[in-house]
Amino acid sequence: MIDLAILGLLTEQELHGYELKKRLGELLTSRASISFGSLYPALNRLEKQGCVKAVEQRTTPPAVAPMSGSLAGELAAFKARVRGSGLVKGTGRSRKVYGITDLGRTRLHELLTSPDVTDDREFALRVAFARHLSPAERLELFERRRTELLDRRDDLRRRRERKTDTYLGALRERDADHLVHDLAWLDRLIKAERTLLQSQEEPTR
Amino acid sequence: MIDLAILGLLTEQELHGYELKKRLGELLTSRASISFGSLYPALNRLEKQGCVKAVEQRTTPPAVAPMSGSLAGELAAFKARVRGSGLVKGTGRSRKVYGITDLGRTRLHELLTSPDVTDDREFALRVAFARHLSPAERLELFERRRTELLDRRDDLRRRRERKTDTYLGALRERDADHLVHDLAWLDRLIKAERTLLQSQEEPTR
DNA sequence: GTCATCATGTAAGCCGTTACATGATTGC
DNA sequence: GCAATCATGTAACGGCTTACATGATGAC
Repeated sequence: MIDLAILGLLTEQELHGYELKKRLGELLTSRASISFGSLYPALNRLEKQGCVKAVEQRTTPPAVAPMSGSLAGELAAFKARVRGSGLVKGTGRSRKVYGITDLGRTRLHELLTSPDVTDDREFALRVAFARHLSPAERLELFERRRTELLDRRDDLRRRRERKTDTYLGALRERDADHLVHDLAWLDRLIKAERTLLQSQEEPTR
Repeated sequence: MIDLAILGLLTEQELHGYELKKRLGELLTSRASISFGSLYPALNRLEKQGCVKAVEQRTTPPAVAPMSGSLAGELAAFKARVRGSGLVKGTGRSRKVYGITDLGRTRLHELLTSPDVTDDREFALRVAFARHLSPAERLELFERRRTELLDRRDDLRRRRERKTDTYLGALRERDADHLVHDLAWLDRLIKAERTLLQSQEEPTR
């Protein structure tokens, strides 16, 4: 979970832990950000594994720098850049900027394509980083999810056949509704991916 | 979480651990049942707290006994009943049937009405056991949830204003859709509860 | 000079899981 | 007699949280 999120974000841009946490908060739904207490150990672990590495802080702005929201943040980042590498290598205590390695990219790809049954949150993360997959891989991801949702729908139907309490019934109704909409949403994604695949194949004829 | 589920189920009927686990599996969405490794310790803890107590196994069938699904299960239960209390108090190792206590009922009520922010799964459990609440308490539960969902919707809108990647965008679209439907569902529940409250008040005029 | 924010980390604990151990009963 | 199911538990571990500790920098 956390590895997927970290590697996904670092693929796009080098970041230090604190900033990473902010991005994580934006990425995940509604202030469900992860805590420092799990982020920093995870970063150290990933560094030991060789999936990420601490990079030199450049004096040049970090590539794209898409003016990421808060002005204050941008300003702080600029100033940090100015004081820059001297401090980092000097007194030691400052920000530690991480970048992804080739091994990390391989690992990310594994995490995105692993056929293991995943929970809803992990599926959401996979979709969030789906641009790092090929159309065919995305299609597989979506279709596996589709199968899973169909199973759940059948399961739910079986439950609803047995009579239940009013409120439990209302809950099941809501679940069924979510499932229907999720399936429709998935079907749209699948369709889009199929046309994308075809348009890729056609030019080679 | 687990306490809420256990106490909720035991309010309706005395059960032993193994059966409790099966019921839990039926209650929660799609085979997300909890494991024995957390169920049994939880039962022991609740017993120590005085929220549940091991009851004598009666030779009479346990009240309603709604022919709970599997024939095999029903048969086994019958036979267990026949050999009955002798074994339970004798060699010790057999089934341990738990019932809820007054303290347990109080605790359940606390768990159902506590104003602490709860996650989606706990909200679902609260709804599942909502029949143990008064109409006014249910209304409060639903309206607190409604506020929470409105917050999430605003949050989501703010996120969607900033341009995002296609797949992240699709994800947000899905989230927004779920929120809209959840809110409509909640509004139906709230409306139903309001009319129920009124119909309760009117006869006293 | 002190407060807020940025920044990194450790320690303790919670809540759950899987894997393991044990044993009774029943169907074949 | 042996496998399957019913039934209860313990031990180890996983992943995440909160609380705590530390320290730099910038704003006022």
